Amino acid sequence: MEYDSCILEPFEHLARLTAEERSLLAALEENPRTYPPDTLLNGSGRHQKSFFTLTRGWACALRILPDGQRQILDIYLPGQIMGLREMGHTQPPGEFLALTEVTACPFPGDRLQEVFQASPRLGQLFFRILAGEQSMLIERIVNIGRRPAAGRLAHFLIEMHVRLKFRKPDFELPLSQSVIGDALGLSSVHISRSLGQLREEGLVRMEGRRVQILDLDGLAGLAGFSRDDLTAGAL
Amino acid sequence: MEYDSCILEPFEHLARLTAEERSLLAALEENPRTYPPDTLLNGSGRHQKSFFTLTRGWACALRILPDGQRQILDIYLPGQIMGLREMGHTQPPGEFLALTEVTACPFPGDRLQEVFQASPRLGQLFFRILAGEQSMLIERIVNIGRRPAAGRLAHFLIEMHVRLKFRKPDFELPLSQSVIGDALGLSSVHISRSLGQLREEGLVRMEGRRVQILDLDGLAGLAGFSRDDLTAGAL
DNA sequence: CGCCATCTTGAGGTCTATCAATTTCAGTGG
DNA sequence: CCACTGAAATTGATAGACCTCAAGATGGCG
Repeated sequence: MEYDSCILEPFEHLARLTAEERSLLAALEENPRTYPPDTLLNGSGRHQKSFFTLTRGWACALRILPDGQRQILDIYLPGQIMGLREMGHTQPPGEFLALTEVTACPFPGDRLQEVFQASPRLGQLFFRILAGEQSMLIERIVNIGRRPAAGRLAHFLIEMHVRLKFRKPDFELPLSQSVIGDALGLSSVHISRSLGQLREEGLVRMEGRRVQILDLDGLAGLAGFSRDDLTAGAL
Repeated sequence: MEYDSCILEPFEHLARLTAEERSLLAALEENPRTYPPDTLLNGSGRHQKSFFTLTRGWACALRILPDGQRQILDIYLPGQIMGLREMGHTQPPGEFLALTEVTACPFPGDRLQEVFQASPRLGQLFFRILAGEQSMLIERIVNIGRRPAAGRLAHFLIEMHVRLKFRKPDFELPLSQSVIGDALGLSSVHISRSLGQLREEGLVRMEGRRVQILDLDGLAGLAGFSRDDLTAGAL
């Protein structure tokens, strides 16, 4: 269980950091806590708005509608900061749910302000990271708004594949079909059917929670973009 | 036709600006151009990535899928900056479409970098503005993912009403039903039917492109949030 | 007055949700 | 080692939401 500074990774990916910048960022993950799967993360009890850096496991932001439906807004992987978009907003804090066992480090919003003060350049990097997240949200809107179920799934699988850095054609996807459905605006039953369809067409293979991509181009075609778009759009 | 510094407004709304900060921002809208309705805005011909400040009229960001479908990603009102999320990204620039006749000021991405350098505090404000936009995108994902057509429309009308600052219960909405459909992931035909439904239920009245909200609470109920959520979530 | 885009309305078909029954599978205790 | 359990996944049947196609109605504008 290494709690190595995951948070640095996305920043290092954008620019070379000074020692001071690193320690500023590292300070954000000095309070690791472990949460079991299916837990709502709220900042150490008090109702004050709280942010989290995620250092291990999968989590998501979600919204629950009055009629009980869920919409998952965002899926977080280690290294991401949860709550960035609430900076300087008085709105009710978003809800975060641990999808697996998770290690996350809560910190108060003021801390971010301090970082911004101390290092304007880090502020710029935060801006770019937020902009990157926004691009992902845009993709998700296109996906949910204009693609049929199979296409949505194809797009979702590819997005996950890309976000996991193309490691290998197969990867662990610790998400129930119900969670995937709530992320894509579909019912869990229909996820099952659509996955079956992708399997029949020989595009993916799934055993348990492992996904194996057999035909990336086929998936991309279903999702409605070319292989070029893939390499361009990293996290 | 006053091209008054619309861009300052959202910033002034967040913090008191110094004279220097104002002139930095104002420099972003020193190159006004007029575009007729239905024009694609691309930065003065060259393929270089370009941003725009919008000073008059309505515009949107959109994506066109390989099969010809459109998804409108964002609707811009005067004072907004178009393209913020592309900062520091190498992706293909987004497409912007003038929905009415429009006055917009293109400027190169480097200019933003300069602003960030010159005033870290402005950088923070940009960050908060981007965070606010992200909140709107989140709402849109919930809307498209989990609400039936009538609810989506209700939500959309309320969002517009709020963004137009609650001026009056009626306002100008210079959008064709086809545009609304492409923003909500619905067909234009279904927009027509759903609007008819809202009318029959006495929630709104529409003549031409004027919208009159007759029952805000009723609309909010359909959209699935309470009146409280309304006052909280401003632009 | 006539033209064109936009909106409306109808009919039929497709996609997805819902409900419910069954199967799978990992975890648990006998 | 095997039966028991509960969550998750699969499968079938039906209903509902939305789309598409196509034919009128409406309304601004030349």
